[in-house]
Amino acid sequence: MTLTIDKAETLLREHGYKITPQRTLLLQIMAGQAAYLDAEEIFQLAHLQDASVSLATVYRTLNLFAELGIVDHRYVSPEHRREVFRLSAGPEQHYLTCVRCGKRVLIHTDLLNRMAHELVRHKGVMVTGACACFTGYCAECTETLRRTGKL
Amino acid sequence: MTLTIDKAETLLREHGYKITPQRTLLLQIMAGQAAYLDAEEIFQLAHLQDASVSLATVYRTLNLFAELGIVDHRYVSPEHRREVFRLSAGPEQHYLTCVRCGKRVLIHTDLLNRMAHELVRHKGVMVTGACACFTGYCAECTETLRRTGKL
DNA sequence: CTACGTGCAAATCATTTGCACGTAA
DNA sequence: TTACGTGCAAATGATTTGCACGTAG
Repeated sequence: MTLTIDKAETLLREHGYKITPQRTLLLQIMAGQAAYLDAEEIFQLAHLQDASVSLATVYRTLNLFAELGIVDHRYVSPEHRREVFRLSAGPEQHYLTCVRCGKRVLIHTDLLNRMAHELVRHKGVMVTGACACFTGYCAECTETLRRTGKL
Repeated sequence: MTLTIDKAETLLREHGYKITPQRTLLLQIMAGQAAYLDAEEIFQLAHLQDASVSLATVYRTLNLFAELGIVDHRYVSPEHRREVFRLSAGPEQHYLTCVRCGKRVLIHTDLLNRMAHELVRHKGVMVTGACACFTGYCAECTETLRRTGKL
């Protein structure tokens, strides 16, 4: 289950950070969103509530949250242009970007967790975070290609 | 097995691209390297052979090679700062970056392939490329933490 | 009160691009 | 010959940072 706002604010206090309106606002925004959002998207949402919030603060706050484990941060698209964030410990999400239609397909699976476990067993390492991005064809495009004999 | 220089040059010709000294040089450099290298590293190696090669050409050439399938390109570190390249179809390689000592551990495994196959079966999609980066503790740091009771 | 947080604008860093010149075919 | 490739320097785009002001505790 996902982190609560209270839990997150406690974490901030425990580490000697202040609770500011900006930090609370970002927590509220993240709590209302299951999906990964990039800094710009989060900035836009924040801007709706409080036009004075700056993009720099959004970046600083997200980085702080990531350090404290309040948010997960990853790259989900193959271009790896923008980093994305969400409250920690939601269900695993990966994306496949379709090279034919450009669609981004959400993939729910615990495959990456299983992969991490295998690494632990075989290599003696400890995996604390992982990120995977897939490129390929979405189900519809795969079907179309198959039907038209292009596959 | 890895692409040969001849095969790569044939691909270039087939697509109407010219064989230039710069393109040949980059192919030679990539052929002598099993590991993923970033554009800057490739540029440095190229510079040793021919001081006139520019970084812009390295980028343009690597992007062209990627388009033609001559090279694989991915991000291997969790910071996703720089893209890395190698000749296509070498054995799968992933990296785990140790958050304690900073070491980058090479991981040989076909787990990502298996993951891709499961996705194909369960979702009807087609996976043509994948990228995974792991964060965690390397074997030594895991051992140390375990010994000192910090884990 | 004062150390920490913020907004703003400028800096950074990987990568891309416009342009005039060079060269493979 | 001539369209394509290159080097150079400037542009881009995401993210970070220096600084002076503002505010949580």
